[in-house]
Amino acid sequence: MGWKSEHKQQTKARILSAAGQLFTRLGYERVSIDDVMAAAGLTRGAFYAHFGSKSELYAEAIVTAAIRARNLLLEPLSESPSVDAIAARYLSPERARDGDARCPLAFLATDIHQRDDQVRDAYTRVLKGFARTLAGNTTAVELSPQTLRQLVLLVGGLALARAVNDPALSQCLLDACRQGVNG
Amino acid sequence: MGWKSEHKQQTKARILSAAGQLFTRLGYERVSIDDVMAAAGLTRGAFYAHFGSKSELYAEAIVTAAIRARNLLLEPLSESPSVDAIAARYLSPERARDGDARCPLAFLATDIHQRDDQVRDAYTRVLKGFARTLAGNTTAVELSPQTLRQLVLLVGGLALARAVNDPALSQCLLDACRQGVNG
DNA sequence: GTCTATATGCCGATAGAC
DNA sequence: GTCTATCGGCATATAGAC
Repeated sequence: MGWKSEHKQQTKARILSAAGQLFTRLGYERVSIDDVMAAAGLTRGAFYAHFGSKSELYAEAIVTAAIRARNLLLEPLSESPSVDAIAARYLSPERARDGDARCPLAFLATDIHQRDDQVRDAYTRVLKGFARTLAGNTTAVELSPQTLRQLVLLVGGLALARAVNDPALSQCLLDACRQGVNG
Repeated sequence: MGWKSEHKQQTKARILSAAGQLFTRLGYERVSIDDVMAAAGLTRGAFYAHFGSKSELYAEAIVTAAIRARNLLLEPLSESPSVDAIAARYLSPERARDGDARCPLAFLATDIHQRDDQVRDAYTRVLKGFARTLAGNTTAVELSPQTLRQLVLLVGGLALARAVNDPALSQCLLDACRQGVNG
């Protein structure tokens, strides 16, 4: 079973990529399995050959979207980027509007509590990973209060800047949070 | 039209109260008009005598829930409470779990971007009101960066603490944000 | 204004042909 | 593995009796 299973993995990856972007942009309920499969160039019937349920897809898609967002975020930065450098990119105005590199941590934050443990576990793991990136990938097990505050200023700040219907306030929120991470 | 219209207003208030609590706890999509009307002791058919659509109900319910949460939050505090005092109550562990006084600003933050302008306007207005409370109800028109950071630490911190599936991390987030507001 | 009944549409999941 | 077709359920919104 050489190519066959490899081709299946590629198909699954295509579904996950489409799902990651759709879910991050629109949330769980506004995206149907039809939407995801159509975006992946397939039809609904093929879905259950790869995933057991929509919720299972969601959990995996969050991880996929987070990896993608993380790569796009850190790509132009140094190998051990400062929190300032991360914040400057993470809190840029394009991200609050519907930029290309949407962060599922910020855009799905309040959606997670409504889902099952599988989804919540995935989100929690990804959030911890981002916190460790902010902490400079130290080997320390504990996350410092300062790192957690920076995490909240980034993720929470981006989420609120996106929610708000007032561009000026949105910009002020991003600026204030960026400044707070630096200080 | 003395009592009649007054009785209608009371009925509408009962619907809004039920909707505010249900929406804040479960989000827009997981609450049906049936659920709201049943919680208000009515049936579905009566709904459209009071509201034009589910979205219109949502916008008004956010304001209702915010007023209720605000009253419960500030009730035992002094007339001009410090941000520290507000934060200590706002970021208490019961709120991150499903306490009684749920804050729609935190619990619905990422839900808002998917709705129409009516809803987003309501959310934005309520968020600005909370920011002004943090600023001590000054007459200043502008919100300072520090106030906005405190706002993000409170609302964003509570949202993330609720999302996460790890009680220890949840507690650390609340503590770190409370400490950050004070400092 | 409130009720019951219904029109209409969408979604998740399954069955069976190829 | 992927397709088409369909089951069963639930949602918003409307119509008409009282």
